[in-house]
Amino acid sequence: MALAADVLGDRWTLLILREAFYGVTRFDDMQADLCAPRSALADRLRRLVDAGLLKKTPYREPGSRARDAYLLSERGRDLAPTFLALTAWGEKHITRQPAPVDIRDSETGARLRVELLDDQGFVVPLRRARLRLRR
Amino acid sequence: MALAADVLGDRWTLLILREAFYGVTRFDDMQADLCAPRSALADRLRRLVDAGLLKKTPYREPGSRARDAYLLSERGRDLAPTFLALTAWGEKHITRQPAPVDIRDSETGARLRVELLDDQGFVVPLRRARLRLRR
DNA sequence: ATCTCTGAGTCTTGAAATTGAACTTAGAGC
DNA sequence: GCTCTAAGTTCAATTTCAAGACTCAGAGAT
Repeated sequence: MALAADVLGDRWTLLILREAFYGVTRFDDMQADLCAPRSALADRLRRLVDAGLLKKTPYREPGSRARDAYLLSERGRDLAPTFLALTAWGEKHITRQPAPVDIRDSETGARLRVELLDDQGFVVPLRRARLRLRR
Repeated sequence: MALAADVLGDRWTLLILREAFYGVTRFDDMQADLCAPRSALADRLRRLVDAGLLKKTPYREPGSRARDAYLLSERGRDLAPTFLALTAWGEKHITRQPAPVDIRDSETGARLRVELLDDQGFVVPLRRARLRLRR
C-alpha cells in the first residue's frame, strides 16, 4: 500500500479519480469542476497516466480537431470497490446524505454495495471485523 | 467524498492510517516505521484526531510517565472496508504479493474479504460493475 | 533536591511544491 | 491567412515541507 499512497496521496489525485469515476473525461471539464490550477491538473493527470490508472484516448468533437480524453484503465476501474467503500464511509460520517452515484450490475441493473464476506460467502457486519498482522 | 480527500489527500495521512490499522499507536514507533519528519507526523496526527479518525488515549509504561497513544476511533475503524479494498488493489496491481495483514471475523476467526453484492446478496464480479450518476 | 533519561513533540531554515494568471499550440473552419 | 477553442505550459509569488537540532515533562537514581 506504500505505493498506493505514493500515487493517491495527494489532494487533487483523489478528486480527479472521482471525476473519472463520475464519467468526466476532459481536461477543461475537470478543471471547471474542481477549480484546480491548470498546471496542477496537467501534472496529476500525467502521473495518473504514467501510473496506469488513466489512459489517454483520442476523441473528436465534430468541427474540432482530435483531442485526448482521460478514461479509467482497467487498473483504475479496479479501484471501484475502494471508491465505493470510501463513498459509503463519507455518506455515513461526513455528508450524512447519499452520494449522487451508484454502482450497478451491467447485466441485471441491480444496485451494488460493498460488504465484508467470510470464507463461506456470508456477510459479516463491520463491527465484528478485526485486523490482524501476519508474520 | 470531497471532505474525505481533504483529510486523506496527503502523502503521510494514508500511511499513518495504515500504521493505525496495523496496530501501531505510538508517535515514535510510527516515526520509525514511516521515516516521516517528526513535525509532519505531529501535524497529521493532530488533524486525524481533529477529524475524529484517531483518538488520543493515555497509556502508561511502568517506570514512565503517562503518555498518549493514538487509537482508531469508530469513525476511523469504519474505513476498514476502504482499507481492505485498497490493500486488495495494491496486491493485484502493485506488489503482486499478499499484504502482511488480514481482516478476520472476531467471532469465527474466518478471514474476510471485500466483495460487491447485488440487492439479493449475490456476489457480482468487478467486471460487471458500472458506475452511474444519479440526477 | 538535583541529575539524567526518554518519549513526544516544537522550532528553524533551506528546499520543493503549489497557485493564479497569462501565454502558447495545433488544428478546424471561414 | 485569420480566428476560435481545448489543452496544456510557463513563471513569479507564495505556501508547504523536510531534516534535524532543540525543548519539555515527568520518573527514577543519586
